[in-house]
Parts: sequence; structure tokens; C-alpha cells
Amino acid sequence: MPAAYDSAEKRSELVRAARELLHQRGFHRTSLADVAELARVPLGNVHYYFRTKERLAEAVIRSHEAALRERFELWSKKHADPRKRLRELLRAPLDSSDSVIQFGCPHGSLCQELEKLASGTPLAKAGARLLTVYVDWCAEQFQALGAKPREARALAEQLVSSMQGTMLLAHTMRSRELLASQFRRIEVWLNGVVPKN
Amino acid sequence: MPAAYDSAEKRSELVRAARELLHQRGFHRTSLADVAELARVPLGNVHYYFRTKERLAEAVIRSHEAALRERFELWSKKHADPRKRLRELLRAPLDSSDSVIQFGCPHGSLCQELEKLASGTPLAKAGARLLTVYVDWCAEQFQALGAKPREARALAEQLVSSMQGTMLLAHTMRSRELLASQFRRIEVWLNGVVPKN
DNA sequence: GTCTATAAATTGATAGAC
DNA sequence: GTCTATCAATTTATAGAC
Repeated sequence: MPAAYDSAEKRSELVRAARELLHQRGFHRTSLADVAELARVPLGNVHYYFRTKERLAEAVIRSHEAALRERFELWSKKHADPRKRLRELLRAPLDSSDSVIQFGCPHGSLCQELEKLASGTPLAKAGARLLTVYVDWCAEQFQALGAKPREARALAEQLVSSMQGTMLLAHTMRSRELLASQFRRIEVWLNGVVPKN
Repeated sequence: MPAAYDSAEKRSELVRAARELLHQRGFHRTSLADVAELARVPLGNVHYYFRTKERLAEAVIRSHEAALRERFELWSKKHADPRKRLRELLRAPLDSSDSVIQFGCPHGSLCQELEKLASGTPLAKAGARLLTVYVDWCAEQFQALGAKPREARALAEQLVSSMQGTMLLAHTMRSRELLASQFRRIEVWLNGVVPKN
């Protein structure tokens, strides 16, 4: 079915373009015309695939969510040691540090913008789920390391908070050094937490 | 000079209204009409006091900055022990936890929005200065506790990152518990860091 | 299914009377 | 200095031709 194939192709191309622009310029500063242009789709056609700008943003969030779960699954398969899995999580922002410094965390900054721009709506709730996915997965890893459920949850919240706060600060101050040194510190903390007996 | 007094009065009333709305709805979702209404000033009059919406936002940031410096000065006078000063900083978000849960940190969320909405402009740079004020003051306190300049800087970045990340997470997840438990943990960390010999 | 043209709404900014 | 009325621009969303 070539028609359906082309359709799905254009749809995912729109999502890809929107994901990039939402990260770089944010939701408000990204117009549908921008997305259409980057995806090489005529403006009026966007509404055939997505009824509203909000729906397009929701699709972007779902794509982020799928990508996150995919990475988590990959790391779980790659390492038997949960600590090594968490170390991969810590290294990811450093591997794309240019982008983090210039535009912030693609998940955290989107969450924050949607909380202001669309607080209470399904869109903001979808955004919030992104951070939940992080915390839930981290909590699983800490539990696998031997922490009790409540403790694992607290450690997960601490890890995600530290990462998000550091990315916000490093982005705002445009400091790659801050990002690197703080993430190194978090890794040291990670190596010593929930010690094996 | 009663005319000038009324003028200054209206001006500062506009800033007060804008500060409240910027925190609750963010920059983009706050229209000049909203600000004018809350400040009880006719819409067309806003432009007499502030040439553009950006200038109004800059005035809001300056007012945040002044309030921050005032608080820091107060705490410095109140406590000879820098650790006690930093503890006050940690308690402040808990004292206004309802507002933090519902709208996030008034400084951090503004920074993040301006980085997306007005990246590179004087307005975004003014916003970034807010976080710098935090870090600089914290670094001074850690140095007064006996830390070397570089170490004090790193500790300040860690403290501010943890606070900002926690507020982002607690706001996004609407969890007062998360806010309280993580801030308690940060306070425990603070009590043990840079130990007196 | 695809696209052009345009409607509709919001809102920042200004002109000009008083 | 103060305010009303309005302009101008942006952008989401839709109507309708092909």
C-alpha cells in the first residue's frame, strides 16, 4: 500500500521536524509554518495529519517517550549491573553536551514550557509523563541494587532532580564546564550509593 | 511632588502585577491587557511607562533581583554562621510550597521560558542573571565556611542545581511530598558539607 | 489525498483627542 | 500625563479547488 506508506512517512516526518524545533525554539516560538517547511510539507496539509498544534506536540511527546523507553530497554539488555545502566543515563547528556548547553534538556525544558503555556491540559500532562518515565525507571534500577521501594524512589528523585537542575543551570549560564563537573560529581555519588554488603 | 509620586506608584504597581502574572502564567500567556487590568491601569497607558512588553519584563526581573539581594543581606545580618544563612535559603521554597507546587520557582521557570522565547536577547540575559545571583551568594557562604574558591563554586552550583531540579520535578508532578523530602535531604547534606576541623 | 488562499482571533503597539 | 480607539502583524485553523 504505497499511499498509506507515503502518508505515514509524511506524518512521521512532521513529528521529526516538530521535535527538533520544539527543542530548539520551544512550543510557542515554533509556528506550524516552520514545521511544515522543515518537513517539506505544505502548510495547509499539516492539519490533515494533526488537527491542532497541540495534537502535533502530543505526538512529539509520544515519540520522546518511545525513544526513552527504547534506550532504557537497550541499557537493561546491555548491562546486568543496574549501576552501569544508570551510568549510561548520566553519560547521555554529556554525549550531546553542545545541544544541552545551547537548548537545554529536550524533555525538561518542554515540560516546563508546557506547564506555563498549557497548564492543566492533556498536553501538559503528557509532558509531565516524560519526567515520570525517568523517575520510574531509575527507581527500578535502585531497587535492583538492593534499595527498599521507598528509598529507591527517593534516590531516583534525587538523581533526576540533580540532572535536570544541572542542565538548567548549565544551559542558562552556557557553561559546558558546569555540566561536566557536576555530572562527574553525580557519577561519584552514584558509585557509592546503596553499597553492596 | 504629587504627580511624580502617582507616576512612580503606578509604575511599581504595573511591575507588581506583571511579576505575579509572569510567575503564574508565564511571559507569553500574560498579555499587557491582563497586567493593565490587575494593576488597574488603562491598557493604552502601559506603554507610557514601558515602551515594550520586554521592558516591562526586564523591570520585573530587576525587582526579583532586588528582592533577592535584600533577602541575602537580611540573612547575612541575622546569622553569623554561613551554614545558617544557607539553611534559610533552603527553607524559603518550603514556606511558599503551595505556590512552588502550582507554578514552579518564580526565578527558575522564568529563566527557562526566556531562554526559549527570547534566547540571546538582553531580556534572556537579564533572566539568566537571576540564577547567577543565587550561585554567587551561595559560593560566598561556602567560602566563608572554609571552602577554597573553586570548591565553594562547585558546592554552590550543586546546591542551586539540586534546588532548581527539585522544584521542577515537584511542580511538574504536583507533589508537595517530593519537595519536602528532597529539601530535607539537601539540608542534611548541607549540615555535613565542609566540616569544621 | 493534496494544496492554495483566506478567514478568524489574538495581541503588541501607536495615533491622537482631551 | 491620561486614555480610547485602532492599526498591524502574527499565526492557528478552515474552506474549497484540484
